[in-house]
Amino acid sequence: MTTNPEFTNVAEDLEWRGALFDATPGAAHALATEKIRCYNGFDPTASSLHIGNLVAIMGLVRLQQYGHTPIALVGGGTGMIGDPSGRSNERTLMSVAEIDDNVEAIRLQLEPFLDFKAKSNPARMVNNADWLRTTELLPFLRDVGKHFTVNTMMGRDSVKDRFGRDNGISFTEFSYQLLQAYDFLTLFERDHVGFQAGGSDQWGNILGGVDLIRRIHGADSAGRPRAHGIAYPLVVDSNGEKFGKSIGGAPTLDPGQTSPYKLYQYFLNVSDADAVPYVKLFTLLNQVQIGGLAEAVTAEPQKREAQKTLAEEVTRTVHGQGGLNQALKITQAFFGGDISALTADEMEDVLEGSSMAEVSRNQLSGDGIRFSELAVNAGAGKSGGDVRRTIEQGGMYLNGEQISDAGRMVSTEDLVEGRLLVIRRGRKNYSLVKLAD
RNA sequence: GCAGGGAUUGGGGAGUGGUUAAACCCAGCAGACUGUAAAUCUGCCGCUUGACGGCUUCGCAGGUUCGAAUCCUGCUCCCUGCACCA
Repeated sequence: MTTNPEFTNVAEDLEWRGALFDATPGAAHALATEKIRCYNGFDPTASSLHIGNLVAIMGLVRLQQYGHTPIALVGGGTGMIGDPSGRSNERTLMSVAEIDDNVEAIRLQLEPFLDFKAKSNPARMVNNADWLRTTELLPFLRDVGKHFTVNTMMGRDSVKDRFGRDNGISFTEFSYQLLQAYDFLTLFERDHVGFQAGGSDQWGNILGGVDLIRRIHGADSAGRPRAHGIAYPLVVDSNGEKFGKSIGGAPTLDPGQTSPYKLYQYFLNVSDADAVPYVKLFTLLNQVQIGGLAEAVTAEPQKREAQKTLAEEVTRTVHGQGGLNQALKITQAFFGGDISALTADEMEDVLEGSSMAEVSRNQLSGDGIRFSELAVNAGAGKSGGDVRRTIEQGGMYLNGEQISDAGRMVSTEDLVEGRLLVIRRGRKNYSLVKLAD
C-alpha cells in the first residue's frame, strides 16, 4: 500500500480521481477538517462482490488512509426487503439462509481491504440484520415513519420509474428507503457515524438518511448538518457501457468464480481510453505514478503500461501477491510461448480454477472419445454443434495443436504425461481435462 | 366479473396457412487486422450430421388442414379499460 501524502484531504483525492459524483454541502469541509466515521453498505444479493463494487471498497480504503474510520455494512437486514434502485422489476425475495450465506461470503471478501487493527482508526464491519431484524413495526412506524411523507417517497426515481411499469412496485420495496435511512440513523446514534458513502444509484437513499437525522437531531451548534453523504460515479467505459460487463458477466472478487488470471486478463484488456481513468479509480497509485502512465499510454500505447499496471495492482489488492503471481504465470504460459512446452504439473497449476472435467481411462481406451464430446464435457462449448462450428472457424486446440476435425478421436496417447488434456477455445479460453483415477 | 390487447429462438422485435429454424437489431462465439486494445471486416449463433438431410421449437393442451408460429376450442399468465368490493 502506498500511503498518500500528496493531497491534504480525502475529498481532494477522490475529486482528482474522478471518484466523487456528488456530496452533501459541507461534506468536503468536514472531510478536510475532522476525522469522521463513514459507512458504506453492501447488498447480499449475490454470493460475491463484483468489480463494480471496487469503487466503493476503494473509497473506504482511501478514507482510512486519510485517518478516517471506515465501516463496511453488510445488508443482512435490508437484503430481506430488496432495494428497488436501478431495478425495473420487483425482486424475488431470497431466503434468510441464502442472505446469511451471502452476507458471510461478502464479509470475508471485504476484510482484506481494510485495516481492522489500526490504532487510531480501525475499520469496522457491521450487519444491519442486527437491528433491522429485531425492529418492531409499531415503534418503527411512529418514530421513523412519521418523518417521511409518501409524497416525497413516491417522487424518488427508483420508485417513480416503477409506477409506469407493468408490475408496479410492492409496498415491501416501496418501504426500502425507510430502512436504509433508519440504518444511517442507527449508526449515527449508536456509533457516531456521520457519513455515508455509496454509488450514485444510492444517492437518494443516502440523502434519505441525512434528512432523517436532520429532522430528528437538527443541526449542530454551528448550524451545520450533523450527517453527510458522498456518492461515487457509476463507472462506464469509453463507449458508455456500464463497467463490468464482460465475457460471462461481471468479474467477481471470488477466486472460485473468477480466477485471479481472469481478473488480471479483464483489466489487462481494458481499452487505452479507459486505462488511466481506471487506474485512478481502482488503485492506490499516486499522481506522479499515474501521470507517468498517462504519458506512456500516449507515447507507446502498444506497450500497454497502464493496462499492465492496472491489472497487476487490482489483482494484487484483490487476491494478494500469490494470486497475482499465479495470474502472471498463466499469462506468461499462454501468451509467452507454446503451452505444449509445459509439463503436466505446470499445466495443472496454471489452469487451477479454470473449467475442468474428468475422463475415465475407460473412455480414452481403444479408439477413445470424440473430440467434440470431450470438449462439451470440459465446458469448452455448449453443444457438439457449437464445438464443430468453432473448429470449422479454426478456434479449437488440443494440447496446443489446432483441431480440424470434430470427429477426431482422443485417446490415451493424447494425454500429457499420461494424465492431462488441455483444450483451448479461441485466443484465451482454456479447459483442463484430468484423467480420473 | 365483463370487455379489449398480448404471450415468438438469450434480450428487443418481425412474421397472420406452405417459399419459416423463423426477418432485423442487440448481446454472445470464432476468425482476420492489431498492441492479448479500440474501431472495422468475415463467419457463426435450436439439437443433430462429414455433407445431403433428419429432428425438436413460436405460453400450455387439443382440433381443422395434404400442410399451422400463423385458423378453431379450452386452459394458464400478463397488460389496459369498466365494474364489483371498500
